Parts: sequence; C-alpha cells; structure tokens
Amino acid sequence: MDEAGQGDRPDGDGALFRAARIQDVARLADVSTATVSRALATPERVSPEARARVLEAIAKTGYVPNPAARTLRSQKTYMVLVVLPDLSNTFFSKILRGIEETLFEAGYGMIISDLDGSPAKEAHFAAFTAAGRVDGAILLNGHLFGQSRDGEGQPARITIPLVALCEAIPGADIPQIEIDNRAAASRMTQHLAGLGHSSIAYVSGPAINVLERERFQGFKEGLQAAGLPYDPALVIPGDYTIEAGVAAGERLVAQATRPTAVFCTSDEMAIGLMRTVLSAGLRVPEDISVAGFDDIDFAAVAEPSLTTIRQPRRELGQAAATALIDLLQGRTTPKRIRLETELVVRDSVAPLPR
Amino acid sequence: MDEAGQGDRPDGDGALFRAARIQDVARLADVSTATVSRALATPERVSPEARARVLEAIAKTGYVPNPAARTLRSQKTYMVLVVLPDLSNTFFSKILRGIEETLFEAGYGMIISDLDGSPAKEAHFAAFTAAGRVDGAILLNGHLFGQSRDGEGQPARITIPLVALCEAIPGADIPQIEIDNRAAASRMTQHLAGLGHSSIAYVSGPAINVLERERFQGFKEGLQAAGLPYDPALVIPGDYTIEAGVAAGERLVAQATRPTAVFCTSDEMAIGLMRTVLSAGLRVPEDISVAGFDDIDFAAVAEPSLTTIRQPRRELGQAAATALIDLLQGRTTPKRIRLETELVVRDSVAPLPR
DNA sequence: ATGAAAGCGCTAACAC
DNA sequence: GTGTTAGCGCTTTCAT
Repeated sequence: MDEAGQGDRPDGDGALFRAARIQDVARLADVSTATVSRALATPERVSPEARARVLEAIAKTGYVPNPAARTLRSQKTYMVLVVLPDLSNTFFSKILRGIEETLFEAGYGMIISDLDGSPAKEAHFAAFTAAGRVDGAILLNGHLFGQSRDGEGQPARITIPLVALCEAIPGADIPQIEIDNRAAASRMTQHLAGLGHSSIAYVSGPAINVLERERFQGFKEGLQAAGLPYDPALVIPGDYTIEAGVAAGERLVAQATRPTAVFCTSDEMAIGLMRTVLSAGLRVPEDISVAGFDDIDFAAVAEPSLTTIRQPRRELGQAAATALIDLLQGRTTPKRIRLETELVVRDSVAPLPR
Repeated sequence: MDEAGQGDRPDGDGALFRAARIQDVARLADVSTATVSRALATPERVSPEARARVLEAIAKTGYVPNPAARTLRSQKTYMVLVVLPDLSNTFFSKILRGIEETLFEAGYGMIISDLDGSPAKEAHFAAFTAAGRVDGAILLNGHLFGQSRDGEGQPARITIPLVALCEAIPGADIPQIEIDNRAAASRMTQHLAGLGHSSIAYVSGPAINVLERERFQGFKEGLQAAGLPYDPALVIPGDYTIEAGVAAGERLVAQATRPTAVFCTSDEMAIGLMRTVLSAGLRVPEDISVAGFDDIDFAAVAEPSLTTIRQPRRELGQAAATALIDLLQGRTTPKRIRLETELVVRDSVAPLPR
C-alpha cells in the first residue's frame, strides 16, 4: 500500500501539507493514541500532566479529529437531519435558526432536506438516514419517511430518534413539539366575532395537512363559542402561499355578497389577499377585516399592518432540538410539548361598522 | 473484540435487526466484496451476470453503503458546506433551494452554516471544514474562513474547493458567481432620473459590504449618467433589514425638504420604509417614489407593489452549485459568472408630477 | 492512569 | 473480470 511519507510537515507555508492525525499528536505528547483519545473524550480519566501535554501537542499540530474515522468506530455522527417541506418559506427559516443554534451549542451539525414535494427526495433521505449518516432527525413535514400523508405506504425501518415539529404526526410514537393550533384559531375567530363580525370567511391550508385540520376545527369551535353558524360557503381553499391568498382575494372580490371578515390561516395568504382586495378598490379594514396566522416579519409592515397569531418560531426550533438531543443522549423527554401563541392586534381588523 | 453474531437477520419484523454490510451482499451474490463495491461504483467493469446477482442481493438485504467507512477510505464525503450570514432571510433561502436541487442531482448533500454574525461559529465551521467533513464549500458571506471582512486575520488553511456566491471575495482566487450590482444600481438610478426625479435618496447596505460598495458605485454612476449631482446628504445608512427601512423612513419623514424618490438597496428596506412613510400620511408614489432591490416574493404584493431589480436567485444557487461540482470532479469552471438582472416596474415608482 | 491491539465497513492496489 | 488484502484514523476493550 502507499505508505505515507512520515515526518513530512514543513511548517513553512510551502508545499506538501498533511493534516495531523492522532498518531502525530501522540508522538509529540509522548503518549499513546488511546490517551489522546481519552484526553479529548473523557479528560477526567487522564492525568493532568498527560492532558496538558496532549493539549499542547494538539495546539502545535492543529490536530482536528477525523469525523469519518470517529463515526465509523463509534457509530455516532453528531449530525441531525431536519426534514422540511419548503426551505424558501420564511416561516420555516426562522424555526431553522432556533434548531441550528441549539444543535450547535450541543456540538451537533445540521443537515437540511428540503422535500419540495418530491417523493424521490424523500426516498433518498430515508436511505440517507438508514445509512447512518445522522444520529437523529427533526420532521417538519407532518409524516414519517416513506409514508405518505394519508398513511399509505409502509414507513421505512428508521431506528434513530425522531422528533416531530409543528405538524404532529398522528400515530407516531415520537415527541411532538407544536402550538395549540386549535385553540389559537378558535381565539382569532372569537376575536373577530367579538368585534361584531358574523360573516367570517376562512381561507384554509391544504386539506390533508394536520395543521389545517386543527385550525379548521378551531375555527368552527370559535364560531360556535360566539353563537355563530358555520357556513361551508365561507370556506375558501388555500395552501399557505401568497398566490393562494391572491386567488382567494379574487374569489371574494367577485362575490355579490361578501363576508365582513376573513381569517387566513397564514400571513402569506393574508398579505396576498389584502393586496387583491385593495386593488379592487375595497378598503381594509373598513370594508373587510383580514386576519393572518404566524406573525412573520412582514406582518408588522404590511399595509395595513396585519392582525395575526404569533407563533414562537425560534422557541419551537429550540424546543425540538432540545428534545432530540435529550433522546440522543439517553435522557427522556415529554411526548408532547405545546408552546404558547399570542394574538397580535394590528390594523387589518376593525370592529364591524354599525 | 466483540465478534458480532453472524447470520442473524430475521426477516420477520421481530427483534434484532442488523443493517446489511457489504459482506452480507457479497456472500449472498457469491462474489467478493470488491465486486460488490465495483458493481456500485463502476458497473461497466463488472460482468452483467455478477452485476445482476449483486443488485438482487442488495435489493434482498436492503443494503445501504456505510458512508463513514466509504469516506474514511476514499477521502470523499459527498457533502458540501454552504456558509451564509442569515438563514432566516428570504433572499438567501430561495438561493439555497437552487443550490440544494443542483447538489442533490449530483449526489451531494448540503450542510448549512448560518453564521449569524458569530465568530465562534465561524471558527467552528472552519475546523469542520479542515477536518474533512465536506468536499467543498459555497460562501455567501463575502469573506473566507477566519478572515474578517477588512482582510485582517489570517485565513485558515482550507484546501478544499470553494466558490463565492453573491458577495464576491476580493483577492480570493476562487470562482465568483454574482450579478452585476453596479450596473443594476446604475440602471435603477437612471430609471428614477428618467422619470424626472432629480432629488434621489439612497438607502445603503452595511458600509463594509462588497455588494454595498458596488451598488453605491452604480448609484453614483447612474446620477452622473443622468447629469445629476451626487449629494452625500441624500445617503441614508441601512443594513438590508426591514427595521433599517423603517428607521430610514422615519428619518425621511422628519426632514423639512424631502427627496422625491428613494432607492433602497433591498426590498426589505423598501417595504419597511414605505410602511413608515405611508403611516406618516405621505402617499407612495404620489408624494415619494420608492424602489427596491432583489424582487423577493413580497415585492409584488406590497402596497403599493414594489418597483425593483430582480435577481435570479434560484439560478444563482444553481450556478454556484454547478461550478463547485465541476471543481470537485476535476473539471474547470470560469473564474467569474455574472447572471442578468431585470428592472421590474410596478406601482411604487411614478413620474415626478410637474 | 496508560498502552497494545483489534476492528468499525469500505475501497483500491495488486495479482491473477 | 475477479479475488485477496491492506489499510483509511479513530475508539475501545483488555491487560497491566
């Protein structure tokens, strides 16, 4: 085999440079490789003198452990997979930040998989996971690997710890971190009703979505609590995107009789809808009140500014990462964590004029 | 050592399950492990019969190669690091998507590092890179590892292929993928001037930013081309965020004499600024025209809709990923790739009333 | 507290 | 075209 030239480590910035290995450190510190390894992993089991020499040798050589070798031997990757349906959605990216910072502090790296609605990608990442490239995964997409949302298909044999974030996964026995979507939707509905609105439209998410089911349930509960009837004609289908909001707005504008308030289940849809409604010559909130969900950054600077439900996105990410790390390190974690939301009152919703 | 129990692979979904190794496949296909390896990496060098048997054995065992072992031996990770300053910025997340899809198609995974302005993180990821966890990196943050933006500090000894995206890295001998910021800014400035505006404010990015320097240069060139004088008093400092736009708006509103047009170097700032200006009772574009830069999704549904410069974000990401893959696979790639931008005319800019 | 040595699962020389 | 075999660099028994 190719026996690497030994002793070559010109400190001048010249030519050949070979990254330091554990062996180099061991030699320099005059200990065995085992001691170097221990000095790093379990410092308390190494004498202070040896430890000091090892540390010095590491500094001198610039030694960084080879993660592939470490992983191969220890069967741990210190990597976490985050599966999400759409990376370019601002809602997810803030959550991601919470995840990343928590993982980072615990020494874990993050691999992101943007599913983008592609089953091929899903299969790929399932294999990826099965191949042991990650120690655990955080799922933001509402279903397990290889299992479509309707529960068809058999889930791949994934044996690593998993955590579900935002979209609870029905039937899966893994920790779920989420907000109380039902309560939040009910609250917003009652807020609108409390301002005198009795004809409240609802712009939905995708029907198969767990969030949607929860929020829709909350909407109906809110109506009921306010003593208002539920009218299926006031439900407009959507999918959380700006475009869906625009489309919903067009539909509203075309109607002869219009609701006096619209509850959009995402801020993107609310902003898109406001835009369309405004362009058609209607005023918000004077002619029609519009409410959103999420409180993304643009909600506060929309025109008019958007009344919405604030989700603690960063905290959601942090909580999920913390739960997963607990699992990875053999600790236990609650099966379900629910974070509080907040009703943010701004200018897009007004009392019904008498 | 612990000799793993062999032959245990109950196909019933019962208890102990050991992931298949190359050895298992080899035994089942009645070939050597080398042939299995070759059947996967270089199928043309294996007889069709052997290949068929291997493939069948792989299907039967559900074998997935162990990436740590593969990496350790071949010194390739099939992973790419993407370094960016702020993950929760919609501008970057769209770019990320372009990167990810291109990497994915080429069989590479993506590890994201959100620097978040933290030098500690930067050091961490430099070590990460040095440790050989990734084959290459795409830098969106405008500087090399361990090197602050002013060029101080010595860059870490990173020897893997790198590509700079969006923010060119001065002095670095690596492929740069970007737009022509100067030309785009000049074009927008001339567009405003062409509509009769002679008092045009400029809301900047961070002064140290390469993009900012280019755009500022373009702004001045545009003024000159239009025969307008450059007035430093019309430059308002910003940092591309919504908040900076709000602050700039407040500053404008407080002024006795106001410019008739404002060129914001990001859409976020333009939207924040419009919001503030509108709240103060001014009209956009009647009293003041506002232009942005980037064409993020919200630009089209802002109220009024935003005149801006469109950056081909997905294509930028794709181009960077393609360039890096070329490098990784030993091909050459141009030192500089410039993608076209587009002036998007909407409602936030109007001719100066006579 | 420390060292010797096995081996994680794979790929790539090399020999045939 | 295929098999044999040596390691990639680390962690972890086991023995001292």
